[in-house]
Amino acid sequence: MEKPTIPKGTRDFGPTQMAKRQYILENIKKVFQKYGFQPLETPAMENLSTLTGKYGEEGDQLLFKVLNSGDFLKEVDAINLSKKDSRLVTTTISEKGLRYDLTVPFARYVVMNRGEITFPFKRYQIQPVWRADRPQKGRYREFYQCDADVVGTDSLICEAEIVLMIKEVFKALGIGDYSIKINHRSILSGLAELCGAKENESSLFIGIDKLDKIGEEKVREELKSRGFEENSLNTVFEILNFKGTTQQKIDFLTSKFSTSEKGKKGVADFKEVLSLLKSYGVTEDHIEFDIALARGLSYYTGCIFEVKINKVAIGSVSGGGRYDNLTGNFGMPDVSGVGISFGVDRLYDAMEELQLFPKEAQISSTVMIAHLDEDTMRYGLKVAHKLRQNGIATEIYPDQSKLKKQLDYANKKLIPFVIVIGSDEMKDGLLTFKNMEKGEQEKLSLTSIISKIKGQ
RNA sequence: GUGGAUGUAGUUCAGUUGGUUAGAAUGCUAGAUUGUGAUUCUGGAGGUCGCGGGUUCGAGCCCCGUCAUUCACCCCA
Repeated sequence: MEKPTIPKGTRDFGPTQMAKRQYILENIKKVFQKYGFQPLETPAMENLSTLTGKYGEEGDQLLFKVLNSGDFLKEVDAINLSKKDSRLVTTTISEKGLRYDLTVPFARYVVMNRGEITFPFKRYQIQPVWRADRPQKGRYREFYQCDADVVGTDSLICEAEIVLMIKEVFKALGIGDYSIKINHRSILSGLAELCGAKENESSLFIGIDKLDKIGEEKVREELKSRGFEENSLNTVFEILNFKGTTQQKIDFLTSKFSTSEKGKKGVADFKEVLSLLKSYGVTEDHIEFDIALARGLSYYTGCIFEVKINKVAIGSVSGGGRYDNLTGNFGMPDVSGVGISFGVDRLYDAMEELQLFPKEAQISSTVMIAHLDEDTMRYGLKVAHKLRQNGIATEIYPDQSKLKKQLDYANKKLIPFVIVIGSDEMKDGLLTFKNMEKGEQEKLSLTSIISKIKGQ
């Protein structure tokens, strides 16, 4: 007999996990809606041509490709096939792939429906994405993203509202110790200009991104091996190592970027976002101007964000930024977009570790009805119906079993209240109402039980 | 794609230099208690030691292979 398994890096979500996941998703959804975002869903599969080339070379390798149906080898060039190099034949045998993120499918949707869409268009999307890398801690092959993006406006209000939404989501989830790291791609470009690495921006960014992980020494080594000069590296690290308040950082960069148009623009944008936040009447708590934040995805062009929960070793739980020309890939140039993505799975892991899930998020039914024989069970059905009519999540124990077993069941399902019905209760209509957490019970009429539960 | 670690009851793990019948905790189940769970006491079920081969009189333990899991690197939510 073969033991059943599921593919590497995928998971089942049982009832207890689902309760917690939905708690996270509901909260995020609520915030997105509050800021005027509308839902969108796109297919799990996209045409491979839609996906390839959007995530860099590495990204292409991480795409799950779907084999064509039918006799998929028929069309393959025999010579290419004999070379045993899969890259030569993939485009022939696979024309679909699983989505890698939600942003690219969104861009595709916008381009396809540009006639119908009213811009600026604000959409949120909560769906699984797939990546074919090796799973490890906080890293799965199938995971959910919760994206909110705005396309069709350059306004920095969008950036400011992203910060607001992050704050609201974390507040709703009870996560207090976190930082929203913000940087701007133009600031990084300015940095690249200063050290004469205009041509080699991306390797500089990738190196910088690793700074907090592997330290200055190793980043220097790596960049040197990629052809950077000692001198220019000194310039870079002089800036990256600057410590101070946000205002001090801004002043410092302003003086450094006196000759760099790009650098100036980045600093100006960032200043404007801060100023907008101030106008909302929101404090700068949790906001951290991090010059060393780079983020991998190559399509970002403006502000970039990343959110980390402190004291949990799990990488970033949220990230995003502005991309000026994503739809350009699909023949619709000059549309600016900006978005944020929450990683539910990582949020889940972090909240689990910090024990932040409230008990209420795990409750299934509010009341369970326990009974002692056929007659009381039938009486209980009526009670259950009444409770449900009053909007109270109710279940009745379906078998005739010992009271012990029934209570045991309620206890395991974390059902907070149990109504016990025996012959006495049936006679005088006063039901035994038991609070499972406190272990107390009292005899009450059904109407007072209902008002008591609703009063909670 | 590269490197390391680990595979023993449902779960988490012990298991001596290779030696007879592989243990514990927890969970499951029945009872102590014929109307009371989470605490207590007693009994019971539960294992092809991942799989295949090798060394040996003898392998859970040593060797080789394989599969799975996991951690790290690259990259990323």
